[in-house]
Amino acid sequence: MKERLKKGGDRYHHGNLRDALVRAAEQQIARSGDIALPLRDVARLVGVSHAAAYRHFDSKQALLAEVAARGFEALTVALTAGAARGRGPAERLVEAAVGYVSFALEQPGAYRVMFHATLKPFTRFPRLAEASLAALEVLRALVREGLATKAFSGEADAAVMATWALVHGQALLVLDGQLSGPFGIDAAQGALAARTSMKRLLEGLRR
Amino acid sequence: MKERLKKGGDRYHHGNLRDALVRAAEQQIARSGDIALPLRDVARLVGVSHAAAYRHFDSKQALLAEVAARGFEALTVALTAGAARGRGPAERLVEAAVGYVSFALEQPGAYRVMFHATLKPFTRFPRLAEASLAALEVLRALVREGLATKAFSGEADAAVMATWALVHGQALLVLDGQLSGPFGIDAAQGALAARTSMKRLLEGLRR
DNA sequence: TTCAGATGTGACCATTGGAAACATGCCGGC
DNA sequence: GCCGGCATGTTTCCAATGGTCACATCTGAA
Repeated sequence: MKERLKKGGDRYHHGNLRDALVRAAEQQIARSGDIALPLRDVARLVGVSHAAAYRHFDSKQALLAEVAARGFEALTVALTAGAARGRGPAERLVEAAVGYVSFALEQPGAYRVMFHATLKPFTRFPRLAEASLAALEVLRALVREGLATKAFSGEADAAVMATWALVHGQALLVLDGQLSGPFGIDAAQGALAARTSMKRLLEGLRR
Repeated sequence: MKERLKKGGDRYHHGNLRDALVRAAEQQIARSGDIALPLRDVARLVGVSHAAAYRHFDSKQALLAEVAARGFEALTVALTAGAARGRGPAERLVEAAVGYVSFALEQPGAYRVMFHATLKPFTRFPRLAEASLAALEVLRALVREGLATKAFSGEADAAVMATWALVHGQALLVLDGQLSGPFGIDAAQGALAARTSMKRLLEGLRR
């Protein structure tokens, strides 16, 4: 007998606290633009005492690791969906790049946590490590596809790195507002700018 | 009568506390890889009570802003020095990119602070804003030079953004150890990888 | 020499992450 | 049906942190 939350409203047991905490944390970070969120605020948002969180996570870091892991899983989906929009290896890579940056701008809280240094070494969070590699693998596959069909040339690893660096950098510069002053690029135009940049890089990868 | 620190060793007045705090903070962040350094630790490193820091900085953020501002100034120097190593506009831009990533890897503490979201809006730290724009201006000038001499083509802003995104992303991925597992790239090879990536992007910018 | 301003100290405060002891409610075995 | 164990949540507590304040110490200029 689950799912009878409608009635009481204030129940002693939340029912789905782990999930609720992860989502609240993500939203808080998206708002503040900073990892340093008080765990107590997250708990309060969910309507629970801060100590309750420790029934579901060993530490605040573990909660953040969960946010990050889900983020990488969503990123994998976004990359795949993006690639599916493109026709031909080159266009598929470009659209995946656009999907990447769009994801970062749509879920900034998750994206910041995903690449936050304090969550390394990944070894402490196996699910996070796995999710991270899975996302990277999508990019790798797209590059391999391009190389196999002679759409690009050169070394695979180098192409993957260049692509990843470009989209990662573009996403973070937009997220941090670094491009809003000098270039007038905010979150709305970020993905568009990424397409332009990625097309240029792709020209270089072709030969 | 300054500069007589040799004698007493433990003096009530430090003599150059502001500067010492900035440098200690940078080193601590470089070690931990995280902005969240206890101000007390920094003060202890310098041999001073934590409250003393507030004689020189309004807040911990203001101290970090100073670290960041100095970082951007050093980055400007690194970019200029890098560009000077290149012959011709294209090579100059590549070498500036290498200089950029090298700087980030050599001064990781400063680099992390420089792009940390909590220091925005820049408006609160005018010196930081100015230093940041000065560094960007070096990149802009290099791109303009390339366009003027027909070494590259296309729109200037787009080329600057793509370049900046590439080096920023490459620097952060290496710093965060994201490339060490999948690609075996650590700080030592980071700049080399940046050269490879930048050359590829440049091929795309040429046409 | 003196004293006013600059610089450093120790005591204090509210907030934070985390641990511990206690409270509550859900579920399966009788 | 009921009852006891286990998961989940609360209250209370602690040490560390950023920050403030009153007080101590030093420095240099009048």
